[in-house]
Amino acid sequence: MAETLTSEAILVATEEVLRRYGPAKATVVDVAKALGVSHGSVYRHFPTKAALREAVTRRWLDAQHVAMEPTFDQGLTAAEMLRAWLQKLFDRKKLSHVDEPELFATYLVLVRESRAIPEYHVEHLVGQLARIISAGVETHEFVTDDVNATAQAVWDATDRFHHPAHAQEWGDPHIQDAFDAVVSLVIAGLRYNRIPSAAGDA
Amino acid sequence: MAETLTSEAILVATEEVLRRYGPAKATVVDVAKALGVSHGSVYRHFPTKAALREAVTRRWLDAQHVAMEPTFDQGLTAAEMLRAWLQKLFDRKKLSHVDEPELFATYLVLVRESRAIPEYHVEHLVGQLARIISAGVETHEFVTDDVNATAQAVWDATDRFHHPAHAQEWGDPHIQDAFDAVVSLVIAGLRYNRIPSAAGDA
DNA sequence: GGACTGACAGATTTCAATATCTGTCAGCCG
DNA sequence: CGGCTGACAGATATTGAAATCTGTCAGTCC
Repeated sequence: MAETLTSEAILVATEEVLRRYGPAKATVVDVAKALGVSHGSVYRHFPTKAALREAVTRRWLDAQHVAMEPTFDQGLTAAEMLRAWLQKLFDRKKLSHVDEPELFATYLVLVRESRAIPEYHVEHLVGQLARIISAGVETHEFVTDDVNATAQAVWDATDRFHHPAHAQEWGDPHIQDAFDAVVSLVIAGLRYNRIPSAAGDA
Repeated sequence: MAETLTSEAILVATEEVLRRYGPAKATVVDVAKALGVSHGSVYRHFPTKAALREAVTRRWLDAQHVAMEPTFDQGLTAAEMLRAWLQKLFDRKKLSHVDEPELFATYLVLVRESRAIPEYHVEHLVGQLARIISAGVETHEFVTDDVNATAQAVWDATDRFHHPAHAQEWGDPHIQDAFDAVVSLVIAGLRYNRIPSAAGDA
């Protein structure tokens, strides 16, 4: 009302609407109503509803990325850092799933229909993984001939603990044991691992 | 018509109906129609539609279990056997997903709503994994202080390549590379792995 | 008598009419 | 002019009435 309408204000309002109604019920008209403008105005800033939803999710993911940024300053081994980072990711995902279920559901919708957003998210986090693994390679704690492929493999091997499709399993009382076992196995693998052509290692 | 109605005949007819219509459309009336009996007769053999669907799925899974039975006779290392077994599982799941999409979808429905059937399936296959790993431990190729927990960890780490929720990703052209990398990492981990209390290893 | 039927009640699904939403754009208003 | 409005067309979602389905059971038929 007072100020001119900014993209940022629309994003804030959209996030609020998504939080309240969820991805299935939230409409562009709701967002416009929350802002006290006509829905036509929203379309001056975002070409489609999908673009708006993507922008909100990207904002949300960016915050996750910042929070997950690994810290190399404490005197931890690479294995400790890796385990802590994976645990933090798991804890944050679990929390987000129960704490902001509608935003989480919004991301799940995007995972199912868009390709770009999940790729953006995964690439970023696999990049963080690669940095941790790279640090471990430098100290000779880990062995690999392809850090990026290995980081991707660690990501894939821990899919069950971060992929939103598995969120319902995160309430299982034994899930932490499963997590510990997989992470231990992965860390053991990193201590001596090569990415072979399929037959090379087995 | 000619013979008395058997549970087996109902299962065969139900599988056919499920194959044709899928889990969302298939009805008990359809099954009865296919058998030329009234739907009341079907209920003399199976108490509910869910029980019928479960019985069909269990039959189907049992066939998978038999097909996946590992063979220890050829002169393969445990790592080779493990990789081959995981590859076979992956290939069979992929094939089943495109070849019998409705039965696959039926199993997916069961995964989401029932608890018992997927547990039955997973426990059986993890048992097969445990036998392969156990063979590797005996030849000192693998190291672990808890074969069953490790087998479960291998199962969990390869979730992306057998959990039906990930089936849509199996068409990705790079999925085989991802599979190879995860399996290599896991096999490397098995060469020296312990299941610690969470802090013990990291 | 025991396998089977078919009518039935309540639950679920389907379908079509209605309402709402998305995205556009000519025109308004400051 | 430049951001905004609000009416509009086509697409999507909601609704409620009708149809179908699930599960039961008294009764039929061999």
